[in-house]
Amino acid sequence: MSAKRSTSGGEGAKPAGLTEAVVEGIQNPDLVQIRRDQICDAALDLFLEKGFASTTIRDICARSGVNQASLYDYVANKHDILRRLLNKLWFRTDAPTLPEMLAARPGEPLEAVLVDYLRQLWGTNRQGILLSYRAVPHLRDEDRRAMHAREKRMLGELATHLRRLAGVPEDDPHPELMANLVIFMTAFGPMRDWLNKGADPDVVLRTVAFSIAAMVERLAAEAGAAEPASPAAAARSAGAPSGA
Amino acid sequence: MSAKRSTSGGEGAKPAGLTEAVVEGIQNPDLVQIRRDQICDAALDLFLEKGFASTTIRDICARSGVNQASLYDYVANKHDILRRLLNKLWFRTDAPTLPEMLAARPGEPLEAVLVDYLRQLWGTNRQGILLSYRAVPHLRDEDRRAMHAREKRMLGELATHLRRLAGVPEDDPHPELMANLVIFMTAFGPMRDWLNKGADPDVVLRTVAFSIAAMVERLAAEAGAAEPASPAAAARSAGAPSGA
DNA sequence: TCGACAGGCTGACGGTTGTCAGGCTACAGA
DNA sequence: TCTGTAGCCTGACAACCGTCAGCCTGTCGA
Repeated sequence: MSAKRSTSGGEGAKPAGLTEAVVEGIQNPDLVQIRRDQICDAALDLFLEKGFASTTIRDICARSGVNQASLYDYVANKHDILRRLLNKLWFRTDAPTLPEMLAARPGEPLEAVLVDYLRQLWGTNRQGILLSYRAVPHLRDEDRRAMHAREKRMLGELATHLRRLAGVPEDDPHPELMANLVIFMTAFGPMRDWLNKGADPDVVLRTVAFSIAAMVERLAAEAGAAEPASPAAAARSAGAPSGA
Repeated sequence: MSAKRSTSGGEGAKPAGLTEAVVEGIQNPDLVQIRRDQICDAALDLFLEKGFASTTIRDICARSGVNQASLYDYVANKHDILRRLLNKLWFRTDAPTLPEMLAARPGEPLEAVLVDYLRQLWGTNRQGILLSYRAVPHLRDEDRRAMHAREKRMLGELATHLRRLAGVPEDDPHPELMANLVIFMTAFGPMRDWLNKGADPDVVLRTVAFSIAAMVERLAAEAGAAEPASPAAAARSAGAPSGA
């Protein structure tokens, strides 16, 4: 063929993920899938090990066994690899988000749902969590906006659930804040596991679920105790001595 | 002088921090200090903006106003800049750690101490927190070990406090786990503040203190309620349906 | 046996990186 | 005015980066 390898920034595949470049040149779709997986698997390990910027195409080729020139038959460039990884790991559609899981199991205790959610998340997607936190600074603006949009949407949904669970009024800002904190805490396991070495992973996960439930329960308790109830008020009445 | 610029990996200055390279060549110690601060200030902004690996010496020179060749009169290399930054921001001795603050204010409610701790930490050292989380993958093994050692020590001290506050027995592993979680949560403000845009920083901080206090209180409550009390037991009795 | 062709590979490109040798400037003391 | 010298800067280096044109190899139908 005349133009063996042609790359364009055309339409991506995923509905809500990052736009993957279209790379033409190899005909066999199965082969393309196999090689892309090879490349992405190797790249993921390396990105987490050395960071995105310090990982070179040569590193990825060495680990994946794909030739340096051939690599460009399967992915457009280094950023494209990162985008595909995030689409696979962070925009995954095969696992429910926390708000989705809460919506699907109404009435069940928060803690039980959390335990199942964390078991699924930490069991199958540790690397995705780490990547999503570490790779953001290296994304192109457009991609970063897409990730932030998804995060904001999920946060809003979770806040709605928490507001209902804690029974606080519509104008109380704490559910939003706490939703953010909860999502942050769901990254705890993968991000700090080197400090939990030797601990049973299931105990770690239950402790986080336990802690989140405790937070929400106390928010509910404060809301139930008449009007001046809020974390700020609680802190004040706890006797914080320092000035505002 | 014959050897105008000589660098050696000799003894560093800080007692417990990372070993800074000794760079000789400039005589005036005040000037050395001024230029080093210039360099480190510029580098910190850039490291947080673009990441360590993507920041070039030329970037740092452009922003700091220090000449590219002169820079090597004041710091040994790029890694040395990172080390000096971490010594200033993460191994700082001018501010108490959380366990130190708890030890200095015994009997005071956890939540009140947390509010003051977070106010000090998030008020003066946001960048230090971010840097310490993002820069670890780029550290030399020896430096990473030093950071991990400090983290482990602080974790142990905090776990002791939590164990006392919650009144759980010596062999219960939850205080260690929860100490790790608490330290993680003290990074929440700086790490997720783009999602709290518009929220009062003081409310954010109080909400985190409130949440941590709730966790510890519930741990205490479970411990007080006879023997089978533990987050794991609580989760089990909460009716988690999925298998172990 | 032979060509067509899909896919792999060699080797090289222009650009950027961290680093620094050695020349330059400005000023203090004689 | 001359000279020594502390600190600054020009210009360059070797190595490495992402990327790819164009050639090579192996396979398969005719």
